[in-house]
Amino acid sequence: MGRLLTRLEKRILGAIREHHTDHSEMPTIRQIGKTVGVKSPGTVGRYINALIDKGYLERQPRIWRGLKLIQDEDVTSLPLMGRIAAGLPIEAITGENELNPNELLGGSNRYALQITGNSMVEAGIHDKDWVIIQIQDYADNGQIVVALINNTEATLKYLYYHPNDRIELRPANSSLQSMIYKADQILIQGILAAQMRIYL
Amino acid sequence: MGRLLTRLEKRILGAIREHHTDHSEMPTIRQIGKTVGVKSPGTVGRYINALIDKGYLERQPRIWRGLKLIQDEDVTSLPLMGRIAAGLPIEAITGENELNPNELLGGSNRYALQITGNSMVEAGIHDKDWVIIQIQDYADNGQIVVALINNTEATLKYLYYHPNDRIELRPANSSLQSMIYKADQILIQGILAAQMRIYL
DNA sequence: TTGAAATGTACTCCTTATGTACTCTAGAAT
DNA sequence: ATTCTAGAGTACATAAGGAGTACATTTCAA
Repeated sequence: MGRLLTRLEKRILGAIREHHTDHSEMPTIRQIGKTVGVKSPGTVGRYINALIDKGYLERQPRIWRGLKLIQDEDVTSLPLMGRIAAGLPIEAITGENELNPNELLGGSNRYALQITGNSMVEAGIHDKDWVIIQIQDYADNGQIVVALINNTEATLKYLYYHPNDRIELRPANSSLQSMIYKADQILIQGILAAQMRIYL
Repeated sequence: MGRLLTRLEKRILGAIREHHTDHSEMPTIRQIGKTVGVKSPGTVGRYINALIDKGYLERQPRIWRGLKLIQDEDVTSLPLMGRIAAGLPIEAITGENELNPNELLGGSNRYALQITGNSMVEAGIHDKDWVIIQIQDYADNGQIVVALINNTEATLKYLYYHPNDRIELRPANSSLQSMIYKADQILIQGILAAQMRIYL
């Protein structure tokens, strides 16, 4: 599984999957050929065999529409279904149809932290949430940063620049207050790149 | 790895990476040559060999577009630094020291949805957030579910069971109201497994 | 039940694109 | 002087994409 596919193999596998989801039945060899633009059923058959060899399909011999899709256990990407809203049907997302958490969350200069406390709850960052921090020593006004205060305490807060080298670290919790520091008390360690919460 | 590269080697490696991210397939030798301005496929091949020797690439012999990029960093997991709190130092997490988004987010019966609207904002699920849904047709009282209403509308809400086959779909937004349905109007499509938000 | 159409599958033949090894040249650096 | 880097060009085996034909079976409607 996971072996390299040629262009046509990819297109044929895609056509099979699409036909399956659209019509809830497998396509015939000649239907596949038509959608990918290959006239010869023998040629399509050859590619089917290749896909079977590579572990993406199974065959039920001699049964019409007898192909079987093998579940792709590639956990690195999730099927992308669409958008969901309050009281509205799911809207299909045009274009991409896969979401790869690694591409979104990963990166070279990043690390993960777990949040404790509720100081950023009004920004949707709750106790026990995970945040992905991008390491950098500067930030724009209003960004959420990991700031080291007086070289001792680290905290996740909104950062605002004020006149006279003052820096405000503002929580997102109306029961807590902003703290104002002199610029040389604050060291920016990174900025918030992503947040995630696990329910299950 | 990390050995010195000549200028052309860098440009070729860059061209390969760019082509891969842009087209989600590897380039051919001659395509690489074209983008970096080298006409001879043999020359490009020589540089490919150098990059393979230096550990930046792998080859699948004779396969078209068969180059493989070697990741010098494992994107699949993030370093895990510790816990961060309001006004407290980062606390080291004992035991684990890596976070793998795939293990947490992925799974066989899951898919991703993007949220539009603010009906779940008080549960920390904001407009444009991504949610990972685990496909199942049942849920416990109080879980957040994707529910299909009257076979037409899909929505993400808290689910509560009430007497007499009544089901409540409760938003997490105090300016919106719960809706009560008969059990046969509601089809549970999945339950919330995770949530993520991308800032950068 | 039966017969025509549709289908899976194996086979041959073909063209083009591609990877890869080889040789040759030339300027720059050591 | 020698090596390194940057390039051109050629040659060739083969991978990839494709057409077409043939035929036993499977479907399905009459």
